[in-house]
Amino acid sequence: MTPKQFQNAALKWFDKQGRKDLPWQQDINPYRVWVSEIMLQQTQVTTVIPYFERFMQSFPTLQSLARAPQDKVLAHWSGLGYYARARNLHKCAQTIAEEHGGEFPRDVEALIGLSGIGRSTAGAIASISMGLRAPILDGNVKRVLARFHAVEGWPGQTAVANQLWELAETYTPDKRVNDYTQVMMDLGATLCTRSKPRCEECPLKKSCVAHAQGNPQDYPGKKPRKEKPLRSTTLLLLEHSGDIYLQQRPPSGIWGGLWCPPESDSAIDWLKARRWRADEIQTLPTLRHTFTHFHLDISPVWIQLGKVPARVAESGAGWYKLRRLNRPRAAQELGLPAPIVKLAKQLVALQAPLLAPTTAD
DNA sequence: AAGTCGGGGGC
DNA sequence: GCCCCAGACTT
Repeated sequence: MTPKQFQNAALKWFDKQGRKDLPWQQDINPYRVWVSEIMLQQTQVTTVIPYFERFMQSFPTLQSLARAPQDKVLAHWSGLGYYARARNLHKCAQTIAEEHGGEFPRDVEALIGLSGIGRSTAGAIASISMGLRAPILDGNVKRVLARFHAVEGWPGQTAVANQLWELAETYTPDKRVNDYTQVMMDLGATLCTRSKPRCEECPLKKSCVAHAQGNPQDYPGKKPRKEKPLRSTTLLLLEHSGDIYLQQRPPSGIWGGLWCPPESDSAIDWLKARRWRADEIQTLPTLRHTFTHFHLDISPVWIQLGKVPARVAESGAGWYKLRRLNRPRAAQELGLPAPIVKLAKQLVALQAPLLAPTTAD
């Protein structure tokens, strides 16, 4: 099958079966495509949709995003994960506003030079929103191409990735690159799925090597497994008359820039250092949260405070209504990590009888 | 080349 | 439970 035949078969299928109603496929422009591509990195479509809608409501243009405080941008990302994406997104918006006259550069290499935009995302922006001939190689395309040519090995290996990029480059057409890019992702997402691929419906099955072999599920090769180490931490849930104390985490690292209860090995020492007195200290059941590369056992300690001197907040910290954290949109308002939201829910349920009922809330 | 960065969906 | 997802960045 020549590249031309490959493209024609794929595009024909796109006209009949391709997805055309996703939110970022409406009112297409570089800004909307860019935001969607960043959100979609390592994140499934159904998860992204509500985030994308809210984000566009609040930041309808690149200029509005560039002018927004980082806190507000992070709050809109809360629950999506990989928060460096949000920080890079914000930084990128400011770079474009200040150094590119507010317009996306119409050039793949220049796009790659921007924060958070790599080779694949640059290709997606350039092809979908600008019509430039540029290949992409996301998880979907990797799977389709690896199966079509029975490319052995795990795409995390440089040699394998290079082969796949070469193929992606070969098949990318001069015309209708926007539809082509979209259809490659559609095929990977709807037919050429990781498990139970629907090969019979695929427009490429006649020349697909893995299909001929009868083992499409063996491609692409799997990532070599590694045991996840276990880490543990203690979170201090400091409560004072219905308020809980939260600190903003450092800008990089786990949950960078998000709000979280203080972390400390010793609640006693932490309180001593601030001369805060606890009325009651209670250890709560440990909960496990698993990240990509390690397990985290979180031991929450519930500390009811007596008098807090002037209720002073250090910089980058503050008191928040515990009940507020239990509201549906709390994470989006404050910028909280998902497990903290879960913890807060448990806490409110557990301590509800002890908290003074409020009339206004 | 390997490690760092989340959270959720599917099985 | 495990694996993966419209990956990029740092070490």
